[in-house]
Amino acid sequence: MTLTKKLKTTSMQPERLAELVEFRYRLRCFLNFSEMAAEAEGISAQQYQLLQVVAAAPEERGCSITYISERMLLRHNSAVELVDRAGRSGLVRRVADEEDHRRSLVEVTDKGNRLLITLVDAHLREIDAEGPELVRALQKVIDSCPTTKRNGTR
Amino acid sequence: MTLTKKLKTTSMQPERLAELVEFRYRLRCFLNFSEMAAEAEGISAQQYQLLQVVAAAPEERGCSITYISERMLLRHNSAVELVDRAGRSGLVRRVADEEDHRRSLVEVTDKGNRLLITLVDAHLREIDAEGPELVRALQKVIDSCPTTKRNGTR
DNA sequence: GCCGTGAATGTCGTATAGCGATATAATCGT
DNA sequence: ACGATTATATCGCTATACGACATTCACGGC
Repeated sequence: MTLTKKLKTTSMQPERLAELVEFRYRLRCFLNFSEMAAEAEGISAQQYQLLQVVAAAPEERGCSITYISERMLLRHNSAVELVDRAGRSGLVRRVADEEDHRRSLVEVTDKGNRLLITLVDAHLREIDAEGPELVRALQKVIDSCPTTKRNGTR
Repeated sequence: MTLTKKLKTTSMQPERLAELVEFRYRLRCFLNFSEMAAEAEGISAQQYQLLQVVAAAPEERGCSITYISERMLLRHNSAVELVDRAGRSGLVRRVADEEDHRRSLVEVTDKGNRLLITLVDAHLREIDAEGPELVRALQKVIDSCPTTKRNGTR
């Protein structure tokens, strides 16, 4: 047995690792599906996410670049560029915010809305099919975590 | 009410969308944590995934490039490049497969193993903390999918 | 009402990672 | 022995995120 394997078996619980790997694999499969589904409609996965975020943004405040960057965990300039690209593809459009001239609000176009509907539908079907396995894999990881908290709440 | 909004409310169920968005946001947070945790140890998220996959590979067959590309859903050449970079960072090493001279097997180095242990631990703690919310968000999407299958299994 | 501070967006150059196309080497079946 | 297939590697390209910087605007103290 090599030194590496000895370290592996002594310092790390192989089952925890296996559970994590399984979870990440399922996650990857889902993200891969999302990527493929989006590209089948001619857009990137990020653009699909953008459509989701903009369409689901709170009605009253409107959807600003900053809001997008927060919800997508991007730097604001990356959000700007994402909106630029999505705008060039006709998925969204910028409109000036009348109340705050620093902000530019983002709206989903009809084309973007059509694509969004199609993709949301495809994702719902995928999650319906593969979601339970993903839940199971994640739950397995959670269950084997010996938290002090869980003793009290159960 | 604009045409866009009318389309939105008629063709798409806003609640489904909100559930999907919530799920993706939680997912994003987890992936972001993973990214940050890995980079705090000086490696990329993909390199951490690589360490996981290699360490969890079946003992007998060894860990080939093809195996890595399958488990990480990458093209084989991307796997080659990932292993190259990880090798340059001293996380893994290539060893020749004695039985099949086309294959080159990948092993985790001691350094890689140490980082892996640290990161697995960090991820377990994160999943322990945030996992339940992720499960809840995903379950919500699943539950609102009207599958024919679910009627029978419940 | 003016001005300084900070917020919101935009621009530009850079770095990275994945991919397609292509190349090379080794195995396998017949 | 050799054609087909498998496994890995190389190269050029592209897309996208980021840091650093720039610009425009809002707001509060005076």
